[in-house]
Amino acid sequence: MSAKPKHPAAHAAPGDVWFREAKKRARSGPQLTREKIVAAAVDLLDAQGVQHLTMRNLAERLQAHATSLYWHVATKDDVLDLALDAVFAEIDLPASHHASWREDVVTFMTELRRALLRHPWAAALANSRPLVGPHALSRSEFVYAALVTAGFTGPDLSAAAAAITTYVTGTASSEAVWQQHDEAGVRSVVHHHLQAQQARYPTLAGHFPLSSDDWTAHFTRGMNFLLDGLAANRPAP
Amino acid sequence: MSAKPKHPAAHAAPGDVWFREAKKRARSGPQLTREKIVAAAVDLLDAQGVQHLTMRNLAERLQAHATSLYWHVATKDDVLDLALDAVFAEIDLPASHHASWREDVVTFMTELRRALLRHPWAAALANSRPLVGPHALSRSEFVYAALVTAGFTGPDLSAAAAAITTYVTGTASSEAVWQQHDEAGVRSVVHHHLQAQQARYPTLAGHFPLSSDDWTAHFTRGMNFLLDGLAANRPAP
DNA sequence: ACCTGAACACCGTTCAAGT
DNA sequence: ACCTGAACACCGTTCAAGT
Repeated sequence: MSAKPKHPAAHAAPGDVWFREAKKRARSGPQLTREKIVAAAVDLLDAQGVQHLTMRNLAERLQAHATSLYWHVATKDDVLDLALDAVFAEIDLPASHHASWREDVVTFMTELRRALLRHPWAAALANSRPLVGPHALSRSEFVYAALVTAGFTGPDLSAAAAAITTYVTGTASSEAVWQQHDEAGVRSVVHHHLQAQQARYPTLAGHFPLSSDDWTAHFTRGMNFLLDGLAANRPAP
Repeated sequence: MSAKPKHPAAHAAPGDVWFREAKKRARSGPQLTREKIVAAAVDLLDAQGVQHLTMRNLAERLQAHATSLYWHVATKDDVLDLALDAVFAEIDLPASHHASWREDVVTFMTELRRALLRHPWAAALANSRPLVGPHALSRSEFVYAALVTAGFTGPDLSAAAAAITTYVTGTASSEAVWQQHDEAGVRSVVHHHLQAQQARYPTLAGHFPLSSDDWTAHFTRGMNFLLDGLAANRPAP
């Protein structure tokens, strides 16, 4: 790929090989780092999905051997945790807060959703492990701050924060899953099944959405239901 | 294990072997069925978790060979889909509806949560695939019916149903995950991290719940936030 | 300190062969 | 119709050995 010959010192004067090698080593550092591994993992997950993230595939992308990764991470699960936190790092939040707590929460939810959908593997992962990486925590900080200024404290505060995060990760996961599984095909199969079994599904047969082409509007509706509920339960100041 | 000898017909009179064998075959049918496989999968998942569900382990539980399972299911993913729908089958809902739509929805959410927590592997699975098995659909029918009597239609109806289901699967998944990962230990590590980095996490440091020993109360709070929001958005009759 | 190579104990799935 | 056996192309991880 690069123009680097296999034996770079083949025609060098005797003696200076050592000097050059030493400088190169010192300047370039290790060729594998945790950061490079995580970046490669995110790329691989984006391109091929979670089933193709194997230590061997990941190593190949980094022109290294699978076993070398274990110097930098303890397990494959570590890689997944780090990759997920890297997605949280992409969430772009304003440095200062709005006057309106609700606007802040909307910003958080919208940005979290956007980041998760950029990486369709991420939402399902977010639902299946504690979100306690540094970037996940710093985004949590933002929501907690907004909710505290809204007046929430104690168990109400954490229930509100959990409901907000869960709503976003859950809907993003659904959306990603449907989109990865031939949404139109599955919907039409389900639709026909429901029509054929109207006795079992009297309501669903009439109301199951045959196409959900506007996932964003769907997300926003549910978000507003939740936010209206939070607003109604906001303690008086 | 059983007292059955290896050669059951060894001392039988000549001729009657055939008769007995034929009757046995006809009476007992195939020793592997989809139902048996699914039941064994649920048992295995309950006992050992999702990482130990392999086709070989599953077959062993059924005293069969891994490759035999493929006569009854196409892939391991099929097994997971079937096992998850079996969990939905456990959800016990009243045959008729309450006068109050809200009470119906609470019943649904509570029962869904209970079923998911009985099988700690189930909630994460529910978040990562379309819930279109027959039992999942019949439980959906119940919520849709309650929401339709509440007055919801069209996009609001499906957004409300999705928010309800997502809230339950998401919170159940969190709960199961925390409980599987040494909750107290992780919480205390996170707590110390937050204390040490108060500058980065000014709000979280003061409000991160150090113990969440009442998950049910936590669930109920969030549920009421959502239901209050739905009530507020219910169209006038 | 960091990387490699060989090895262990597994995987899901296919397919020809048996009954 | 249903089950077995052998086989393929993989896995995550450990650990002694190299540099």
